[in-house]
Amino acid sequence: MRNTSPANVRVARRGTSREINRQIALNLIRTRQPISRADLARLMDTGRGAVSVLVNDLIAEGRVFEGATGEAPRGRKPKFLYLDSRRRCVVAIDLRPTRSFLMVTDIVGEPLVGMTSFPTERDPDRLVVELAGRIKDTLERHPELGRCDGVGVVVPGMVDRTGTRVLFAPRLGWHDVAFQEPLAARTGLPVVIENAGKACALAHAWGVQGEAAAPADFVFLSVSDGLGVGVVTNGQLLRGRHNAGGEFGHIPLALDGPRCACGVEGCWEAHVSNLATVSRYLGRELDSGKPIPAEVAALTVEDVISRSRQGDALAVAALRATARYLGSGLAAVVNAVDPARIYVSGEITSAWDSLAPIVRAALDERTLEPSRGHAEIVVVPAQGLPRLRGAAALVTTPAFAAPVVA
Amino acid sequence: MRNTSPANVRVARRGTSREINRQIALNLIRTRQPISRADLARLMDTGRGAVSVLVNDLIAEGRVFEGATGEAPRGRKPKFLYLDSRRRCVVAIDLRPTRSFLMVTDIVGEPLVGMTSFPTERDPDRLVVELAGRIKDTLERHPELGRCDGVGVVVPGMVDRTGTRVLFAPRLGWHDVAFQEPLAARTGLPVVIENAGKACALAHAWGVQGEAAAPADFVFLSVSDGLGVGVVTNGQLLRGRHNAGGEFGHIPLALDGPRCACGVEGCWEAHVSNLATVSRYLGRELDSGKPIPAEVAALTVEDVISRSRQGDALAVAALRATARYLGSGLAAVVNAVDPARIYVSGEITSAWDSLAPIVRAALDERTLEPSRGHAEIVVVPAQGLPRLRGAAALVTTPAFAAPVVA
DNA sequence: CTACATTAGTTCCGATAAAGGACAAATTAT
DNA sequence: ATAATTTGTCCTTTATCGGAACTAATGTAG
Repeated sequence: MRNTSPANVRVARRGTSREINRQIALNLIRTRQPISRADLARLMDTGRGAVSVLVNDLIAEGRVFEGATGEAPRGRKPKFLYLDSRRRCVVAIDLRPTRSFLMVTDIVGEPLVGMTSFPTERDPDRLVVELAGRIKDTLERHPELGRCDGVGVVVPGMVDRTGTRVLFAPRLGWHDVAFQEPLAARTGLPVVIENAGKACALAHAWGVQGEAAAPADFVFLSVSDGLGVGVVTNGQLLRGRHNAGGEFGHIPLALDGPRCACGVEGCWEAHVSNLATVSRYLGRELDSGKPIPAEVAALTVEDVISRSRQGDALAVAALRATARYLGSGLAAVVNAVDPARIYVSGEITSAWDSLAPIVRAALDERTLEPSRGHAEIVVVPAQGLPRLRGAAALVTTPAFAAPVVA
Repeated sequence: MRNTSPANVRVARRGTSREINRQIALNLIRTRQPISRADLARLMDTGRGAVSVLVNDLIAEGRVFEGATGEAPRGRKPKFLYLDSRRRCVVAIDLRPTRSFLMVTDIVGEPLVGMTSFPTERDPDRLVVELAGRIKDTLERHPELGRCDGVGVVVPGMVDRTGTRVLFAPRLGWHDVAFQEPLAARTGLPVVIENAGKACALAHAWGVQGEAAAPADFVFLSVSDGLGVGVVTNGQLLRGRHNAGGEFGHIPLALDGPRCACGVEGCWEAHVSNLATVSRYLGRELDSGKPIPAEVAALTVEDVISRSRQGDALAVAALRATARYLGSGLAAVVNAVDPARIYVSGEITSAWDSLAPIVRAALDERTLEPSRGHAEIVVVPAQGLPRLRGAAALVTTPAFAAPVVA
């Protein structure tokens, strides 16, 4: 149930119905392609005539094209419709504390140019110059990509509601940094930046072709250098007043726990990040105040996982502890937002077969009755490149959004 | 930004634009009454002709009526429009663990028949019989109230998404109790039940005349026998998969804290409820497993507050501790949903002048940077009867909801 | 091989609603 | 009294949905 916003009303104009139905048709083509006009009409529960007009409109705009003729058991064969993603692309960038990633995708997030990676330049000004250069290089080296619709950047930190400034990214050492405008100016392209967890949640909320559609209430967890969390409720991303909503990474798990990059102690992130797991394996306490010891930096979670597979008892214990903390923190998330599903991504998911029961047990221990045991946990494998797809989704989804009315 | 729901599309029909604009007009009349057609047209940024048609429609339906002629400095005087709340009423019921409250309001939640209260019958079957009797009595004794649009009931517990069953109400000892249907059958009226915190949040999201409109992201806190929490994000109530979302009352504050009615230890609710404050004042530990000691039951928070005013050091300390816990728990809420405003209601607000700084300090201590210090705390006085108004809102708001499209 | 059934897509007309201009009604200032 | 101003209604124009009729393409029964 939605209220009409008394301050900022959006009256339905003469063309509003058309606009609504055009976006519905476009989204049905996006999610069900290939599809015929007749099938669209059935899905939309309206006449074929009305749909034809909408589709021809979309074709004229270059958003959809008519492709192969389909097969039918009887009667005239349908002409299939496809989303027109030809000669258009999107640049996706995943900024991480030590290493960053760049990929070019089509408008539904499918990779067109394979991922490249490079060490992260932590000075914002120099980073903008480097990124602009890499984007320009990649696009020039692949003229077949066509027009670039924009650049999506995910960052490990909070971004303001207008999407122009990085408010706080402790792991990058950034503090109210203007990032969107400089990069847009240097590249001449539209640039969208967003917190990594929120971007991943957004991508899942919009559904990826072939995969099962995401429910209206879910949580996305990105366990890597930090802990990115994105929350979707009522089918919409939870942003809050300053776009800092859903930041469950910094809820307290233990008041006397390890020191977090954000400054306080005992945050969930400080218990479950890759760095936390590696530190725990090495028997060192994580303290973000000091630089990361070389010994810790040299080892990755993947190393810990492979050692645990080889029977290293310390590695097994470190991973199990992380799993238990993951579940305890998730309990707070489940009580707070009551999600139907929890997506988990990150390097640690490669050991999920052995960790899942531990996470589940810790989760169920502290969840309230109605949702206990009901939140399905789904692993998002790293091969799917969820963060880069999230970055691409930042650019591509606005064109598919439902018009704002009432 | 909203997605079109690929599974359950709502195509714009011929009458959809009209429906949208009719609800906009109705809501503007609700929030700005009295108002002329010409002013409506200006607010909606459309022609007076279009508005006239909508308004005449609403008048014909009996939703709006044309009242007094207004004053204007020059030109023809406008005919004022009002929401038609004549000869219609709503029954609002606030179920609490020990005592319950009943009131009759008009369709915007204004009291028509003063509040009555009675001890709470905890057996659901007998309670339904008693409530139905009281509702019937009240409506028969006041024939001037006219038609009753329905009964809204707020409960201290979780209600399922369909609004028919109380899933879990620890303080009532209820456990998956069918409540809506029996009461509807006995009264012959539409019945809506909802968690008290959610209902209060809903009422505020819809705005009360005269008061400042609520922001799109806010939290409502009802501190009484338990701790009711309602969360609104993007202007919509956070419900989650099982309508158990926003239940921050049971996030852990300390793993070894007092025992909560929900069964686990250290919940926020167990630190800040009225019972917790009274127990703390008496130096007893709260343990929900046992019945409430007579000594505790005899004393109310109001008593503790008045004793603190008289200089009772123990009372002051007990209240200050509650305030500090309130702030600590709020920090988790603020990090999770980043609200622009926090409404606080409950008996303890009568001592807010001295407690506010303590709450604020504890809150700011653990909130993340972008939202730190930015969440405004607003007290909702008990005289405003927020829970009963919430109950009334359950019945009245659906008629004002924006049509679902896309 | 032909007629018919079936399905896809197009075209056209009627109904409905917003957009906007013309106009009458009501009122105040000059 | 006259002009100016504002409200509210009416009517025409334009855009959209809804549905029927029509054309196109294809398979199947006789």
